Amino acid sequence: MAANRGRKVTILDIARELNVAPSTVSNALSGRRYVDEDLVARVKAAAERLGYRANPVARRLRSGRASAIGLFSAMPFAIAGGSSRLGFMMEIAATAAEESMRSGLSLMLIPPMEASPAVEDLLIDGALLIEPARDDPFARLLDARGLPVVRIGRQPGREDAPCVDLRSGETAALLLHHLEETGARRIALITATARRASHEETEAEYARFAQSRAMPPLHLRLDESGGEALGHAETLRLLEAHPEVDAILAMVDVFAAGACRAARELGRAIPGDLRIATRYDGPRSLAAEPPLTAVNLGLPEVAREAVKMLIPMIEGDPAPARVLAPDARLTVRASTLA
Amino acid sequence: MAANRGRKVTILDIARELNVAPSTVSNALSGRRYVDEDLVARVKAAAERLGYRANPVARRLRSGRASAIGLFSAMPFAIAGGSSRLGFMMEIAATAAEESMRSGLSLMLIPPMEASPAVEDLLIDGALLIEPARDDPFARLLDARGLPVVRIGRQPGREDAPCVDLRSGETAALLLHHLEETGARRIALITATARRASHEETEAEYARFAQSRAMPPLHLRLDESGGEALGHAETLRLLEAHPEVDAILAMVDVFAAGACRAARELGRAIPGDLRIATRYDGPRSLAAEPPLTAVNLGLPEVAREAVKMLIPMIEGDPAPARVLAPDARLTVRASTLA
DNA sequence: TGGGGTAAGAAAAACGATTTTCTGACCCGT
DNA sequence: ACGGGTCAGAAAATCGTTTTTCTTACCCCA
Repeated sequence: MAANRGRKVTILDIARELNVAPSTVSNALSGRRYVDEDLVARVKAAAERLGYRANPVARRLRSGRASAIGLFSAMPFAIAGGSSRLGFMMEIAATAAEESMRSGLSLMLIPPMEASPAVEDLLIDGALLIEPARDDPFARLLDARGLPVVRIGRQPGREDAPCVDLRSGETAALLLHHLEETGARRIALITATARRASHEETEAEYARFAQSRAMPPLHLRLDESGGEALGHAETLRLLEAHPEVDAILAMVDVFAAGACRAARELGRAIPGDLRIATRYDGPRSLAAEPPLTAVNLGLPEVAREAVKMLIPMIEGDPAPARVLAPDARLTVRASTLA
Repeated sequence: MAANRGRKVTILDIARELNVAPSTVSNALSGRRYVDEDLVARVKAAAERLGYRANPVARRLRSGRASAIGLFSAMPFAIAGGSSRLGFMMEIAATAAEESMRSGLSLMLIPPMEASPAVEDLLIDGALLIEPARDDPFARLLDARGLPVVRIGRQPGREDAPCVDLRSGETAALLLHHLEETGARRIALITATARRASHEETEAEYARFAQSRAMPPLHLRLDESGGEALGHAETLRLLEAHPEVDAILAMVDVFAAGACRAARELGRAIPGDLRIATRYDGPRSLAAEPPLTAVNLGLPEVAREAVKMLIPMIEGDPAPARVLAPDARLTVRASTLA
């Protein structure tokens, strides 16, 4: 009904229509204060008749709350976007959206883009930040805005900040031991140049592992945005320079996929001559040829914990804490399985 | 700086501090009107000093724009959630988020939940609705609110509404012909009880196909929320009652996965005795045993088109239209590949 | 009968910006 | 020197609710 010509119908229109005060209309509709039930009925009828729709922006003006949180991926575009789209961020997004909605918050997806959005103007009360690097720009912007942030994965240099610790050192140990158990003696490591906790911790764990076995370390750091092509090219060089390498642990799934391709081209049998494993067990590791041994990081649970941690922070409770991700579980696939 | 005790710093605080009008502060900060550059500098300095952060809610009050759109999945919880999390919705979400951000809009993820959120109070200017069923509740709520909506996949009964047509009839034809070419003579169809265009169109196409080949149709409709378990159970019954079936087209990936399991248990060789194919080529079809032949629906492109269609509608241009999804491409895998 | 209490609604004050309108100063040309 | 035009800033209106603070009427009991 109500061909409200142009202008939107507001609470004032209803008030005028019924000759009552706007506040009464508000109370009648929200039920926050007692209003004569007869009047309530008339207000509701008028609202219906005029086609009234509450303006959610105006409604939030007083509380100052956006009732939304942002999910930021700190990864460079080529990783989080492109073919790894369905990965990390989206797995977290699905659960985080669900969990936050349970508390009446919506989840905004802030994908990593060349031109990042105006963080200043985002309608959010808090943020989840995925695997921030030491100098992460989103982290800086969010902190500058004074927004509560829960990091998914520690941020190097911000050990104080609330986060869900992904325990990447332990994940790395899990993978290294598995490779060793399947017969690997010379394991090469590929991490990324970006200084994320997962890479730093893995590198440290690898160094420890190599030292204790007197295994000469062989470590490559690649730019994440290079994607599979870079992983492929660098693995070719690596295997030519070091034919003795019999296993590769590539922390980024696209690097691992590239490594597989390189190995095949060089005629190295997987897993016979060369074992390959990666960290995140996403679509990418499943689709690789052969499918990759990887780690189930329990991301849904991680996402849920992160949201649970963020909510009190939004309410104002200064609850800076740290939660540990659940135990990572290995998913063994053809890339290491004899 | 500025241990602003309690209260938030507003534009008024800056105005008082400098003895200027609030409007001048606003103009100085936004640059919308010329302000003496010396004064601009002083305003900015004061803003910095006091720790001023513009309130994004207040800012949007005048325009009435939330600058966000919602992505709604109409599927029941057990499908879109659970193990198919990384599926359809998330693949669309990734691209839609990117594309909308390009136009200054954020994307809100509205996951399908038992208790759907208060659509009324969502801070969005428009919505993308994934595969709505004939009587979809989200569709009704969104329409009631008068929000512009672009459907991803036609909505039965709402042929007039703007949408990206997923052309499920053609997808079905693609799959049926493929099954036939690989030797299938008795193809059974499993769709869902929910009345989505994809199911209705597939059923129609299947009927046509069966008729033209004089193949007795064998068609099951299962409740989507039954998940893999239901697909498994019903396939067991189907194969026992109709041992002559040599191919199954299951429209929902979890049903297909369940069908695979059932076939294996009955000792039917895939694809030797029984071919199985599904529609959406997501993680689920890749992870099935054996990996499933499926269709690449070009979802990123679909998502991009949907957002492009929604934006003018939000601006007020009444541009109800229909766009066709790109040609679907078959991805043949072990489940049908001899 | 008068005073305290309650109840339902009106009125006004937020909420924090943006946008429109107003004002006084200054400049210019005739 | 006077009318008209800029200009930069002040003042006020606006966005649409919610919340707080009045009113006024009425009830009840001492």
